[in-house]
Amino acid sequence: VKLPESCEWVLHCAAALAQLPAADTVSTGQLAEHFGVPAPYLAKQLAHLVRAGVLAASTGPRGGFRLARPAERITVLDVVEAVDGGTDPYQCRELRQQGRGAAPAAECTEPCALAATMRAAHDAWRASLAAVSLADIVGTLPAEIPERTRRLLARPR
Amino acid sequence: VKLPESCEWVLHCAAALAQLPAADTVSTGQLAEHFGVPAPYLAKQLAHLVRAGVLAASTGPRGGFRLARPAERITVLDVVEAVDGGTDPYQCRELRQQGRGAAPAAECTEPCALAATMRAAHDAWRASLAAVSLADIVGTLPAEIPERTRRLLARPR
DNA sequence: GCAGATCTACTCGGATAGGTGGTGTCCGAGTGCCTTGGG
DNA sequence: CCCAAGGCACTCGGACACCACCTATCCGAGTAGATCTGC
Repeated sequence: VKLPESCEWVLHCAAALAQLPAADTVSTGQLAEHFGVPAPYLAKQLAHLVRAGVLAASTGPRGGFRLARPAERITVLDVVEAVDGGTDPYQCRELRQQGRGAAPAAECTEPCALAATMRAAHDAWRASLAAVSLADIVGTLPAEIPERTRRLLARPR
Repeated sequence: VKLPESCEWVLHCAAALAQLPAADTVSTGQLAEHFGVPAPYLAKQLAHLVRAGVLAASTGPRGGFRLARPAERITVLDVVEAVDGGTDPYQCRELRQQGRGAAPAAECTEPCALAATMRAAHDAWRASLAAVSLADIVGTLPAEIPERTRRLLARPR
């Protein structure tokens, strides 16, 4: 079980966008400097979020990224699965039906008990993340943080 | 989020050992043939389980692996974390304190809200896996399965 | 027949190469803003 | 002074190398059991 490091980047980017007025757009370069991460790769990950429908992108001057929905309707799970792919980390390859000890198909009508257990755990993980929205995250921050974020990410001109 | 494929191997191996009399030992070669997986690499993973205290290994003829504790006291989480390392998949690198938008340390006395959310989800995942023991897994299998397992993994001689 | 030492064969454990996916970087296509010229 | 067309600078999106981790494999150290010999 291991999440890409870029997952943290996009989570913080999404949280930062949630602290701004909904219509504001921020470019990749601004976000990259704000967090001290390489800009081109960050752009790649943000593109994944756009494809997943979490962010919206605008081109041209004063273009950039903004949230595709109100922050209340974007969960942490949406962001994480957008960058990670959302596939179950445990892939059951029906090991019980392979090798010398292969069980006949007649005894495998029910899903593998191990796979079911792993699946249930993954569902619990997803439910835990789906219960927290970006608005909830912003709500827990002390008031100074969003204020500075708004000031630093305000577009020059 | 992605688990190694070998995780499934060791889970099935541990489940198979749980179906045998507690004192029986099974060698790597037998388990590898039983499941149709490469033997040397499987040995490496089983060694991880030994280091984690889940399995016990015996050398010499009629040596091999057996459960280190009764199956009721070994949870699926024990096996998964033994092979995976048990580190939190989300590593908070305090991104909020880096880059141009770095927050002063005085405002970072509380843990990052994102990290706390991810941590809570990971805890939910762990709790879900810790609630299922190997004995529970064996209990859900139809009676024919453990019977065949015992017959096929019985040691020649 | 029995005990002891030896010998063998089987076991695990760590050190060693190769492939796949995340990490980091670059350049091109597209678009909205600003400028500038004319009416 | 107002409007429209052109240029331009800035933006995202996809294609290209690099590195770490998982996968796969080998050989060596150690030990329990079986054997063989002597009493």
